[in-house]
Amino acid sequence: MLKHCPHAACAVNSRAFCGTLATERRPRQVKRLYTPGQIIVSAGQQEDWFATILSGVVTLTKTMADGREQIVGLLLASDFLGRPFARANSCGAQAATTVELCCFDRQYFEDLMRSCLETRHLFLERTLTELDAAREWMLLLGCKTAEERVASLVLFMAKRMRSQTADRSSRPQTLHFDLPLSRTQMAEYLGLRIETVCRQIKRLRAAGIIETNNGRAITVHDMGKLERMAE
Amino acid sequence: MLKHCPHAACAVNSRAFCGTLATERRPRQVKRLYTPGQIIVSAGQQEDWFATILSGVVTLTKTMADGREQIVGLLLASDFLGRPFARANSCGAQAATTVELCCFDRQYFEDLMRSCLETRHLFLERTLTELDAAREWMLLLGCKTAEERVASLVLFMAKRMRSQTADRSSRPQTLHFDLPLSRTQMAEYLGLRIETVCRQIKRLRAAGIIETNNGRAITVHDMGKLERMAE
DNA sequence: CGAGAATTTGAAACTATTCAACGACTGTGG
DNA sequence: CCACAGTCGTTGAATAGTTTCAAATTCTCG
Repeated sequence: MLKHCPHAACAVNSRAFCGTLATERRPRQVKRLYTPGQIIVSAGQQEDWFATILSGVVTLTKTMADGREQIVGLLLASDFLGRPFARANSCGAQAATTVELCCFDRQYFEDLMRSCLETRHLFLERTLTELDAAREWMLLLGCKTAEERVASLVLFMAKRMRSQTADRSSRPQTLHFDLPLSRTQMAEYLGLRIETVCRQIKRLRAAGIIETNNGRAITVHDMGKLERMAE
Repeated sequence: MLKHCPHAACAVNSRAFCGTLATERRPRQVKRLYTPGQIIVSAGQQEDWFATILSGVVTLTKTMADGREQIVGLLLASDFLGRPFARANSCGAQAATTVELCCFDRQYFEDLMRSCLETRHLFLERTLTELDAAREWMLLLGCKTAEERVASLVLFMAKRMRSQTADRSSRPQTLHFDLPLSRTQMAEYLGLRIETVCRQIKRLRAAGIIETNNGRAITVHDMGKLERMAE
């Protein structure tokens, strides 16, 4: 089924574009490493490459003229970074954690999109998924209270972590992991101020739903309650 | 160029999918008419058809369990309505004005997407455009003040109307048109309450930027100032 | 003209922000 | 090893902006 399109399978998992592609069909493919906080691409620029996230978390950010910032998307392992068929990126990308990228040539990928049905369909599916995610977040930003927003974000991350890490040793209701975002970044994602995020985390802790240690480590004790708080 | 894909040109304009398609290649294509407020599709359902908007404005809405609503997108003439390759719609669609739809068979369109490069590419481009729009709105919902939000929406609509109507007789700085959304819908789109929208419109009127008559008619006197207020 | 809906306005209440300060953790240099 | 600076996270108090509640006004349409 995939014989015409080796991109469709990948070293990260079956959802990614790069990976198993034979080297002779993958000109200028390179791995890149970014440290937390490092800018990967700036808004308004056009890069000559796209990438698959191999590991780490990337934030997509929009910035207003006076400096206000909004994180409009999170890219995790196996996600696609870049904007094919456009003059410029509509938002900037920054490494939230240590990030490992598998980069490939823009022209090559755009040609592949034209010639390979699977690649094209995979990319379309993903774009539709991202659109759904963006709209879901619009609901959060437009309707939810601070408490619901923070609960939603913690829940979102808990679910992502549960599906990625192998930490299923303990009870399924209890989950321990490191938040990939700083308080500032959480605030920028949730449309809140950092102090508000802190206070709501404190409330979740007081309610016995989570446990934190003034840092990024977090333990979720009651996914059910968390889900209810997130609405 | 388009000989394999008559969908790529359209009666509405060159951006739409339906229209010039010969009838024998367009099984079960029908026009449908909706009145303001009418539900077109409900969230969670799957329809057996897609459509192109021929005229009018459609709102895409997400609803929370307790009834809070957020408009997550606006569909205008020549826009595409539907979600190919998915089990269910992720949001509901409702007619904001009188809406005229050109509906075509789901299976047929999905097959066309597989077989016709132009259709597929057109659809991908549009999905990417919608994603950009959704993220732009996330910036509004997450960062902007009530004043900036209302200014942004009026500006957005003024630009859309300018490109669609033939009202270029008067000075380019002055623009008169009907808002396609009620105050309630504007509030749902902006993540505000209806009273807040009213008060901000009042302020725009007091600042001499717009003129309104307690209804949907609006005159924009100073696009420049409006743009500055929207940031 | 009159009924009902949509819009506008006012005042009080509340949520989240702002401003300010403190505590915890990290890495550097003495 | 400890003192120090710097960053990040937490907490408190006052403030501002938006919401909520209530009511008046305007518009629409039969």
